[in-house]
Amino acid sequence: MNISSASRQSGLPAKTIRYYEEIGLLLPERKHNGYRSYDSRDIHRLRFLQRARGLGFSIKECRDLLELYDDTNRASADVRAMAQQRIEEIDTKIEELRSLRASLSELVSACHGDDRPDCPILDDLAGRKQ
Amino acid sequence: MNISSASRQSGLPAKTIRYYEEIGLLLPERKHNGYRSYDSRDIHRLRFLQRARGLGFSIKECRDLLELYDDTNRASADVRAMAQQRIEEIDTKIEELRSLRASLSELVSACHGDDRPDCPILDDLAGRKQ
DNA sequence: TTTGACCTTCCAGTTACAGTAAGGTCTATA
DNA sequence: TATAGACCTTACTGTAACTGGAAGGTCAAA
Repeated sequence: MNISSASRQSGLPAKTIRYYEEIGLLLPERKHNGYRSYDSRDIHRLRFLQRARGLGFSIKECRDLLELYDDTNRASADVRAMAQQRIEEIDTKIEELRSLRASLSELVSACHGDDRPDCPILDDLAGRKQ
Repeated sequence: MNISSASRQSGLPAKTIRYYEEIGLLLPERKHNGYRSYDSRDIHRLRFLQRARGLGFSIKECRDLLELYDDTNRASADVRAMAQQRIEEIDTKIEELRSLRASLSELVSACHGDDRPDCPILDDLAGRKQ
């Protein structure tokens, strides 16, 4: 299977697939003409990567997950711990965004938003007292 | 004022301050010895940048905001619109993270998390049916 | 005078790709 | 058989917003 088929089947752009190969996440065979050739195992790995990346795991984490995936003796606790950690990172990020949103929202409601030149948002950004 | 004082007063690393200069966000004077010299106007701009970046505005947006800040004839509606847009982006991002979290949370609760090798999280990532 | 804290510029590295160029290969049709 | 067009290859550059490090100049105090 050529790279464009692999792309369709995995949902990853061909560019991304080549990149994943370059950084050693998979090693597809080559045909006589130099074209990459993907088998069903490769497609599985690519789908795996597509999903894991979609869930926000970094490339490094994906590498670790693939290693666990390849290791038939792994403990499921290891994987669970990584997922749990991701959840905590997400919670932190959500909290940061909420707080950010609150600040911006406050600024927006203080702003009359017309064509007068005075602007409480810029004033606040400049650190002036109100 | 030297760059290290400017750093302390603005809360930005010296490296970042030099970078902001390189991309044209401010142009401090130079002393006879080549050292950068920051006046209170520079410090204002740096604080402005520190806050705006902290609120998640991109460098490009910061550049626009600074332009509006410098323009005494601007309409406050312009600034308000930018802040409003930022809020919408934040809302979208929060929603994405929530959905992500839900998926991960589901996976974690399906996982027994002991030292057995079978792992529903990896199974799901690999796209197997349950 | 020398030490150590500053300062300078320049270059490379980071993350996870995307864009583009130059050129080889395959397949179907005229 | 020629050729058009779709597909493939590598290699290089660019992205955002910095961060780290090397090599070397400057300054103030002991």
